[in-house]
Amino acid sequence: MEQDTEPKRRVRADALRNEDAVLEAAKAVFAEMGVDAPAREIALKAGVGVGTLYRRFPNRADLVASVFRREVDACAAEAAKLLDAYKPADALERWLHRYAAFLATKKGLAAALHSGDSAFETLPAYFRANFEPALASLLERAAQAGEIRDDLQAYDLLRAIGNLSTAGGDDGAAHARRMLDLLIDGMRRGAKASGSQDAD
Amino acid sequence: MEQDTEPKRRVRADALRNEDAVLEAAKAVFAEMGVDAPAREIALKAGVGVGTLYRRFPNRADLVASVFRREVDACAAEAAKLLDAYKPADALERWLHRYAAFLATKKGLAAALHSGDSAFETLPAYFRANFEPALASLLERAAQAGEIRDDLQAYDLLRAIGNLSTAGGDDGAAHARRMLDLLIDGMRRGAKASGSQDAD
DNA sequence: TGATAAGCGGAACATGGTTCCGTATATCGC
DNA sequence: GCGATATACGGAACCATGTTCCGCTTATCA
Repeated sequence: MEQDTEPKRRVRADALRNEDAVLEAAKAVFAEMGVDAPAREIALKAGVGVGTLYRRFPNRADLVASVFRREVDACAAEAAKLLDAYKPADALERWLHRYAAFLATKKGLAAALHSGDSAFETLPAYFRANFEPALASLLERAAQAGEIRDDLQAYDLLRAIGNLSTAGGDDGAAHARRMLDLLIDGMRRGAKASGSQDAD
Repeated sequence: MEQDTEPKRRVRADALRNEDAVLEAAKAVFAEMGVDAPAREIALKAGVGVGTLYRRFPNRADLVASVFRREVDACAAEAAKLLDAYKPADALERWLHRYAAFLATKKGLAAALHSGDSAFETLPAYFRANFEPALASLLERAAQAGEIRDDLQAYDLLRAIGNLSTAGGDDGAAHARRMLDLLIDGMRRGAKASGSQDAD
């Protein structure tokens, strides 16, 4: 029904460049300082003025949500690429680490999600809608190849890794990585190909 | 083991008065504007300077936690008073409304709890440690008197009312009150004294 | 290649947390 | 009661950060 009012001029090239630069900078800054990072910091890193930032993202929540969606897209898209480049179980392992890395950059987002800001409401659904099929395809291929057990649910795994990643502590990152490796080993041990040796 | 270093002078009377005034003002302002209310607002309402506020509560979280504990104490303490003044089921009903009123003043606190600030970590335990025994005593007395059913768990009720109270919407307060009344009626209908008529 | 709309940068403003310090006063020994 | 003095007070000032505004710059188009 709706028709774009045909614009006389196309969007300026620098505007496009800047939008991208802002998103990239925001991604980096959020990862480093959490989603409460100051807007000036992001503008500085992006090499633009704060005015430019605010013109495109009228408030913080818009920016946060955009960055989040962009990262979800990138991470989910990688599943297909990995499947092309590696044997299924290796692709799966690499992707899970990639996913864990994604989660590691989400400092403070969990709290923001509960802030009630309407810009965040659709994010959990977006998260699941993208990651669940991505992981499911990896699991399916690896299970078909007999490289991992075949009774794993994508959503369960996504949640489990999310939980592992939130366990803070001194060296949370290293801890989470060890636990993830354990999980992956467990997936492989249960594979049909390697028999049913499930002692200890 | 530790011994207070015996102070030469006692705490000044005005300091005591001001601490109380700040807590009272903070309670009112938090209820009205949420826990993110500006410190100046609180100082103004308390009739003190911000300096006074900050001397006693070095940061916001300290103040929020103190107000919260004070309100929990007051609400929990009321259970005993109500039991003295009313017949058990009425005391219970009044207290549940009192508890709902307490919850209604907690705008934004839920989010703050998840903020990771260490000053908040002990609050949930404090909440439960005070409210569960208070409500349990009310339930027990009313059940003994045969005025309500006897299969109610204090913690379940606390949670249920908490959930009812969070349901937002246009007139969240009125809605929550209606639901609470329904709940209370349900408790009474199940009483031994009134038979076992659990139709519709 | 000039006209012009689109876009830009960053100063300026608004808000709110926190600190600092000169002033006021409650307490205590006399 | 009466100073002396530690204690506490008030609020201006400072800093960080979100947000707006507008004069200047520049990509686009004819």
